[in-house]
Parts: sequence; structure tokens; C-alpha cells
Amino acid sequence: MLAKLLSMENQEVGRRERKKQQTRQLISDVATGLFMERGFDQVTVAEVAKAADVAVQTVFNHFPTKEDLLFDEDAWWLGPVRAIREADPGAGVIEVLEQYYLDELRMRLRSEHLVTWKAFARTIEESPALLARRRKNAEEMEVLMVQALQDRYPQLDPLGARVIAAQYQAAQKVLEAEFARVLPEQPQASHVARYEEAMEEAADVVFGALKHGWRG
Amino acid sequence: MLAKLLSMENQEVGRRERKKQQTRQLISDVATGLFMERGFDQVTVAEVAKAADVAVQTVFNHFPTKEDLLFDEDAWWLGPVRAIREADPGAGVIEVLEQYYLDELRMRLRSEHLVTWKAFARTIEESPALLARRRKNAEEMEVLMVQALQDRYPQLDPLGARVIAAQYQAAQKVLEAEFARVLPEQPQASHVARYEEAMEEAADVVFGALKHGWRG
DNA sequence: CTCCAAACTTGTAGTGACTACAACTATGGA
DNA sequence: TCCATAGTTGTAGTCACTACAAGTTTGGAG
Repeated sequence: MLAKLLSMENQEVGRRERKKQQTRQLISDVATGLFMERGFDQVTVAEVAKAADVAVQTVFNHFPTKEDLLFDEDAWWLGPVRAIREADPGAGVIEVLEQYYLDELRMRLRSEHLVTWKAFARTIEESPALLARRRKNAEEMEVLMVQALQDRYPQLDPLGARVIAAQYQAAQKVLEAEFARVLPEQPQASHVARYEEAMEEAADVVFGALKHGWRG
Repeated sequence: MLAKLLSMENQEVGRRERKKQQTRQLISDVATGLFMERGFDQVTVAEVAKAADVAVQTVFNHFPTKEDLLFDEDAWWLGPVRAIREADPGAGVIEVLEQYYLDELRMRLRSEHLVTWKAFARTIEESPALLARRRKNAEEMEVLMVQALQDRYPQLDPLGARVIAAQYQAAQKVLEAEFARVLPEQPQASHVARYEEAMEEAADVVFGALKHGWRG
């Protein structure tokens, strides 16, 4: 029994757990494929279940909502919170966030997922339900960031923390839209530097506003 | 026929139209009462219909979604957009928005609805569906504001307009939360000046960040 | 190896928002 | 007086999601 607990803390991956994750991954993959192909709202959970050859219930056993089928794994929105938590407390808050955003951007531009990014973004953009979910994620990040800011920068008053978190959230939103604008339908690896440059320029405008105010 | 068109353009209010508006108002009032009393998610549309003595279908004839029963009439979120459209183009954008917010705040503090404001806010806060709707409204305002900004300040580039709109939206959100914090459960008319002062201070912090940057 | 309890999966039966549609009723105007 | 139209209603259905009970699989104890 103790052994069991210990092994669970480590990387216990029995057949059971493995199968479970396998099923989960299968459902998620099948669902993502269908959603990207036909649109989120045009695919029912029942269809996903049938395509993955599982019961509808099984889908909901693994994913609390239909939206989670697409927003799986992605705790991307926790990134900036972690950046704050790990920040050098001497560094300026905005600078830390800006640096994080640029790092993240460069990684994304060199990721294998870059080619599917546009289609993914479009799928979200075309579904009211997914847009709502994205907004909810953003708010969740904001709440966590307020906490992180107060933990890491104790001299910051609550209102200040809320202002910074809200402004970063707004900045991120604008930059994500800009990214969708900058990235062509079929991004070329050879042009990554160009995309990067365009985004750096945009980030400079956006974070510049946060750092120095608008026309300040 | 021409007469009909003309009369429609004017204030044609026949019995039919009057009854319709009456029904609509009745449904909205009954629904708001139930929602505030028992919580949005604890009341079904069927209950609202029964309480208003109409068919469920009739509810949906007047209100496209359940959320609209509460967020009726309120086009409050259009205010800042109108402020931009009517702004003196010579004035600074942020200053216009700040002034609008403060004006709006003062009106609200002296409105007859102030006493029910907290209960209303709590109703929203306690319902995931209403929170989602509020986020959607905020985004809608932001989109309209981008357009208004570009119309009124042609020298502003699209990215700049998006940044300002997003930052104002973030600012408004933070200030609304602050307002809920400042306003006591049972606001006293004799203390309005106190609430106002506290909010002015908060607005100064928030808009100060927009104008001059964070610690800029 | 045997067998049990826990973990997973599945089917059934619901709830609740919302839609489509057809039938009914009241109203305004000819 | 009468009809076309606007507004109301009931019926039937879809879809996400829940509760629950009944399988099925698996890990581990004896």
C-alpha cells in the first residue's frame, strides 16, 4: 500500500493508466481533426464519440466540456504567470512580461506546429463557443497573474497588480490578433525572420504603451 | 401605404405594439426578479414563462437568449464608444475616455439604481453564464471602439487603435471590480461623496498607467 | 493462479436552452 | 365586415451535459 503510493508519485504507468491516456489522446485527436475540418459547431460530441469508437459518456469522462476537446493540453496561458513567479524581483514587471512574450513568440515561430497554427486559430475564430472559452481562459490567467504579482512583488498594492495583469492580458490579446495577421496561410520556414521582425515591431508598440503610456 | 410608412417612422404606437412592449417588459421584470432572488442558474426559462404567464416560446420570441432577459436595455457598454465619436479630435484619446468614465461614474452614484447595483453585480458574479456574457459584451464594445477611434482619429494606425481599445477595456474592467469593492452593501446617499473620492483615486491610478505607463 | 475491489467504460434516462414549424388568436386597416 | 399580418402558443426535436446503475478490465493480495 505504501509501495503503491510511492509508485504513484513516481512515474507509475501500468497498462491501465497507459490505456486511459491512449483513449484520451485518441478522442482528442479525432475531435481536433473533425473540428478543424468541419468547424467546431458543426460537429456534435456524439459524432466525435462514434468516430473515436467510444461511448459519448467516455468522452465526458475524459473531458469536462466539448471545448476541452480542443483546448486540451494547452496550459499555454499559464506561461506568463510562471514567468512572473520565476522573475528576478529586481527586474521591472513589464520588462519581464515583454521578455517572456518575445521568448514565447520565437519558440512558436520555430515550432513544428507553426504550419497548423492558422487553421487552428481560424477554427477558434469561427466558433462563438470557442471564442467564449478563449475569453474565459484569458480571465483565468489574469486572476492567477494578480496572485503571482502580489507574491513576487510584495510592494505592489492590489489595485496595481490588477491593473498590470489586466493590461498584460489586453496586450497579449492584441498581439495574438496581430500574429494571426502577420502569419500567412502557409508560413515558410525561410521567412520566419520576417514574421519575427514584424511581431517584434508590434510588440514594441504594445509594450511601449504599457511602459511609457500612450504618447507619454 | 405611404401613410403607414410615415406613421411608422413617427411614434406609431397602436394597441398591438403597446401590448407587445408590455409583454416584453413584464417578462423582463419577472425574470430579473427571479434571477436576483434565486440566482440566474437556479431559474429555468420555463419558470420565468410560467411566472409571467406566457409560453416558453413567447419568451424566446422577445429575447434571443436567457442572458438577454437580464442584460436587456443595457447598451451601457456603448457609452465609451459614443464618447469617442463625439470627442473633440484635438483632445487626447485617453483623456476623453477618462473624462467619460468619471462622468458616467458620477451619474451612476446619483442614480436611483445605485441601491440595487450590488445585488445586480452579485447576480452576475455568481453565474458563469452571465460572466461569459459580460466578457462578450466587453469584447463587442472593444471592436466598436476600434472603429470609432479610427474614424475620429484618422492619424491613428490600426494597431494603435486596437491597443487603446484593449487597454480601455481592461481599465474599465478593473475599475468596475474596484467599484464593487468600494460600494457597501447598502449605499448611503450621504456617503456618495466618499465613494466618489475613492473611485476617483482608483481611476487616477488606472488611467495614470494608461497615460504615463507603469512607473514611467 | 484465483479472485476481489477499484478503475474504466457503457447505456439509459433525464434536464435545460434553444430551434423549427404549424396552428391559433388578436389587431389594424380596407 | 372581413382579411392579411403580427404575435402567441404547443409540439416535437436537437444538443450539451448529468446522474446513475450495470458491465468490463486490471492490478495486486493471498
